[in-house]
Amino acid sequence: MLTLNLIREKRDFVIERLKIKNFDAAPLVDRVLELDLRRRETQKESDALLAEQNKISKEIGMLIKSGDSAGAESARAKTASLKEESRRLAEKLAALDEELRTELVKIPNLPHASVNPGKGAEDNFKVREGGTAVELPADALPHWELIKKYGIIDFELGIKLTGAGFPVYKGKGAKLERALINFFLDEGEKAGYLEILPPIVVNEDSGFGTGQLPDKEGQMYHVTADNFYLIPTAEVPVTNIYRDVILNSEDLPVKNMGYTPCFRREAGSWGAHVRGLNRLHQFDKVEIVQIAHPEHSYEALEEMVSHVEGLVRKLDLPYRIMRLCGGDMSFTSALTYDFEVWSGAQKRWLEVSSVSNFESFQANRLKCRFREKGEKQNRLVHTLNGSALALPRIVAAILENNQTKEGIRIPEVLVKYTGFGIID
RNA sequence: GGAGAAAUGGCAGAGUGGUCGAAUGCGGCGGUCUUGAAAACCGUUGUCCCGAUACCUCGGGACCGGGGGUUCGAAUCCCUCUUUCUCCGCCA
Repeated sequence: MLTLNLIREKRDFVIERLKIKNFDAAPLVDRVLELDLRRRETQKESDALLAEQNKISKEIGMLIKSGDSAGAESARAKTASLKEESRRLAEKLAALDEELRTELVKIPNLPHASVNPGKGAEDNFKVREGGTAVELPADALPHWELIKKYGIIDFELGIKLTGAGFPVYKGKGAKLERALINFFLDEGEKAGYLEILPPIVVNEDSGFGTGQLPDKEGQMYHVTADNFYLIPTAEVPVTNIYRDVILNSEDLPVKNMGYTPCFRREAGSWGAHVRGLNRLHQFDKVEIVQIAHPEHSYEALEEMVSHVEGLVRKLDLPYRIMRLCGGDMSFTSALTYDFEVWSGAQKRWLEVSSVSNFESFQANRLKCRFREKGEKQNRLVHTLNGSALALPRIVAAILENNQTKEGIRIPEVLVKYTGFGIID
């Protein structure tokens, strides 16, 4: 959510910047400004009326104390019409407030100055690439065949237990999953992130805090009996820790990470290109989150990008880093880098991480602020997060790229976690 | 799941209808004293919204777990939800 101040002071700038995201903000922005104006006028009226009532009430108190019951009675009579009017104004104010907020949350975050215009994935800017190209024989198998061949991940069993998109990991498949999680967490700890093991169901407030609600409701599994939501990412609980929190500037940056299973309904987004592990309803992910000082958030973003780059390098996967264009960016992001790894048998790039700076957009919703030493005014923090990493596509790439006649070779760094060097 | 008690500022803890945004203590910040520090003493100390502004502040409004109600007036009374504690039941 953008701050009202920004929209008030820089209307044209906001509209101009959002064109980069292919978003025509003018009607919404003007609607917001109009509602804001009406809201402030209404509050002014309402406050004046309340002030008068407060004054009379105090007078009544004093009249009663001095024994002037007739005076008190006549003062009391004056309040009836005031009360009626201020009740009406309070309702109007609440309605305007709600409408204003409803419109305000529809405006996307402004893209950072470095973001290129563009329509979609084809316009993303390749920042750099790395790793060594894989050369597989012509009869190399895609991962959905490999997992059957070695009996390590069972989709049919998942369908029996739950439904499509809920695979069952078995034996070395389960161990590989666990190894990756531990590897990612250990690397994160070395980079200074505090491990958080949060609840994986959250309440409505948390859903609102990080922006999944009210719009992306259909993407989350909803536990209706208790009105909880299964988290689509650890970002939700880990970031909501700081909802309604005022930090001290010397506590910044806060660096947290969390491993959680993630649940996504992915309604209507299935097809041939999302076979096997490419898209799931439940998957594992380690997420890194930073709460940063506004003046240092882009340094934090670079730091996070190089952390994620270190992970794919250590796993020896060919990768590229893309800076998303305006049209491919999420609603909430100011700048996003996507990591893609090369999947040798599918012969395509798979997105495995998305690292973003949300600047104060998320913080404004969360009401997460910080206090600068010696300053009176609290300011909004900047929030950032990134996958480090999402497991299924990493598993897919490892299985495909490392297949040999003898079996699937486990990357060197993982062997101490798996306890075996080959899946055969 | 059943019965009872409770929820107040960063923390502890007063306050049961009227100058209460809230005593007091601790903590924090500033100062005096000191070579420095501690102690002592003095001062200060929440958040949000609206308005004014000579940018130092000033005025108004809201907030005592959340929501609703009674009243001229609510931290205080009533309803409701949530959470915590104690006892019972159940349980990994």
